[in-house]
Amino acid sequence: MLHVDLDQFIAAVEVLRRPELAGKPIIVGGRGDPTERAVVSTASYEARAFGVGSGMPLRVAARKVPDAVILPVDQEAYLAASEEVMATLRAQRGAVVQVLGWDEAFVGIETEDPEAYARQIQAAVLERTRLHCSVGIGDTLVRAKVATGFGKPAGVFRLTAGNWLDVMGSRPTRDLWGVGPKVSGRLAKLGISTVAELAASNPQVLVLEFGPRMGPWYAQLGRGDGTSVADDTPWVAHGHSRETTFQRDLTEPAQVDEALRELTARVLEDVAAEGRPVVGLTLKVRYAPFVTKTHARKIPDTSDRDDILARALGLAAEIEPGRPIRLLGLRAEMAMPDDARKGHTPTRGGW
DNA sequence: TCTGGGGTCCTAGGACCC
DNA sequence: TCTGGGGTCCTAGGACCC
Repeated sequence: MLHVDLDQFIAAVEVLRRPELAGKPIIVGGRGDPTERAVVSTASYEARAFGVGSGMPLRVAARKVPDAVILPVDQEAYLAASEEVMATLRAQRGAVVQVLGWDEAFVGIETEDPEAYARQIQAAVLERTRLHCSVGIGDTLVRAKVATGFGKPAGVFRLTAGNWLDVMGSRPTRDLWGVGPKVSGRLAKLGISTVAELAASNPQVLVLEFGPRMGPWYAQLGRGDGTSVADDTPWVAHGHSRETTFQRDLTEPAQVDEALRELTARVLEDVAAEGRPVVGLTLKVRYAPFVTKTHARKIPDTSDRDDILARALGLAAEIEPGRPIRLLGLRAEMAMPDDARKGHTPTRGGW
């Protein structure tokens, strides 16, 4: 099992079309204007050296790196580059490619010499796309994914049941894929701080804390165990959503309605491309500065745009009056085809 | 310093049914 | 007067990932 991850993907794509940027601190985010409300999508390694990372407010990032080149997000360019990369992976003999995002994928492969295969993939990707990638090798998806981090940049690293605890055992649980700040905090309260402690923990205790699915899942994560099969079943979206953050908070209901009409139109474009009816709507409202509320409604299957818009506006009637609104989001849940997989391993936005 | 935009899945609690 | 036990569906909220 291999996991392939492009190095500083977005920044690297920008350098490809502007070679003079090579070696400079590059920050990509929002519309490229550090005075606007936006966050960093990716920073080049040179910018990361100043402490800039994904998710950081653009304003803050710009202040940390006075000489930074700040660029707007260009999704089409990244998507095109991504498709080239994935096509290269799929062209490898015997490869089962499971895409995880723009810049990473699992590659299932039977081979006697995974290191050589990994180097071969790196060379193929570089030749076709001029992009560098790191490769993790593992006997499970989790171990391969975690291994990639040790290979960066442009390297190869291998994690198996044999060396998992040697390499990961003393590290904080936060370093695991799927353990964030909240869960690592709750684990710490149970006396579980390291990966080794999680691997050796009592499953019953975890079930009590995290529930019947997540409890066992975290215990397994600590051991690096899990499936070792890449799944290249074409991905079927459960829904589509659009969000927009206002540069100035909205206060008037008429402004909210107008914004919601726009959002609905954009969401429905994506939904129409899928050709499946809408079965639910969720309206997300962030009140300034940082309180998020959602209003969800199951609806009778429909593809009628006017009907959907009317229902979206109906949800907006639940917005608390008189509070400044910073963000609005609308998600349309779509009917799933009968053969779409469901109830698989919890991964939260991953595979 | 002040927090994007696109997703996925899990859990809790209430309503309702038999 | 005291009130089971199991199941499903729905909404809201949380957590995480890229």
